[in-house]
Amino acid sequence: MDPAVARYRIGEVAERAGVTTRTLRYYQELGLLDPAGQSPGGSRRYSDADMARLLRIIELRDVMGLDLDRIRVILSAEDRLAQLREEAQRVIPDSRRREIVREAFEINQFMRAKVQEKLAVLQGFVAELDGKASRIRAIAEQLGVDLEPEPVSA
Amino acid sequence: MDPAVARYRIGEVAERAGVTTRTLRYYQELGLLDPAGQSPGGSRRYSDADMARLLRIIELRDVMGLDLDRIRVILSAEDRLAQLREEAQRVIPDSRRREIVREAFEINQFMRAKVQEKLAVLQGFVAELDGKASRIRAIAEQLGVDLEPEPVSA
DNA sequence: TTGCTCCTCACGTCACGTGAGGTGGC
DNA sequence: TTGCTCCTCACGTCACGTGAGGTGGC
Repeated sequence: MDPAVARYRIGEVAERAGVTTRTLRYYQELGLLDPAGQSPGGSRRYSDADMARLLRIIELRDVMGLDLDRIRVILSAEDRLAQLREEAQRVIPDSRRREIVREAFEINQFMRAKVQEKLAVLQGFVAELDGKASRIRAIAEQLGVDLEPEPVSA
Repeated sequence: MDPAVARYRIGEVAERAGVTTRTLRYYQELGLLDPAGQSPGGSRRYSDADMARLLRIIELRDVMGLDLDRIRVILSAEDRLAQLREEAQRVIPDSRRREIVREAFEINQFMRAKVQEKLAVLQGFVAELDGKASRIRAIAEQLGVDLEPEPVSA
């Protein structure tokens, strides 16, 4: 239940995330994702927090199309913000806190703009595909071809 | 005005599409995009049809996240369908025509499903980002930080 | 003890990036 | 003739893929 307990083996984590073990070892090599622990024999053990971080990396990679270096920057900004929330460290000077918050906000706005852009492109894409589909159906009818039952309304 | 006239130089095409000339030469090497002509001196000349094809390749690459081999398959299916529309070649037997139409429809449905998936993920992403943004704003207010004017409602 | 999973090299691949060194066209 | 753009190698890079050969854990 503790998200910091290192309980998962690399193969299990890889399968759940839809990547290979090679990818996990590569992310560790880059310092993007260090497994929380290891077995006595030296094999990697991942925690729930590691799993969540991996899914975040994959999301940023696949959905946002970012390279691993940019992902590293975003993750470390998020890490710093998360630390701010765990109020414990009042040691941080206010000027630094303000900087962290501003950075987090900037990244957030940047990402939102990019996602909106992608959404617009994809919506255009759907419309284009639907137009094509109906043209294909017209040709199919002429040829007497029976296509799939009906268009699935999503 | 003829879309088949080879009038653009590689640098012009690259800039308009937002890629490098290296990318264009690479696509030619793969047989994905052959320039319609060349200058007497041997430099590449691209037509409007080439330009459209390039934009299509980039769209499939960036928006759909497909590799160049899958893109080749999709483009050749689209090429075959376009040929069907130029009714000229009645030489093609009806069985072949039916096959082409079915293939085009299958690709269309596959792509539509993938795009819908991506749309759903991106919409979730926007919601997530907005949630984060409001949490960041709360912290900013506590710290007396002045962030950007206001959230842009899209 | 037998599988299955894990480990570390290390070379291969895809989609280009990035010069080096040289030629073409308004 | 002078820039600017184009050309062809060819090696480099990023994000892994894919064995080779060996060790660990229920």
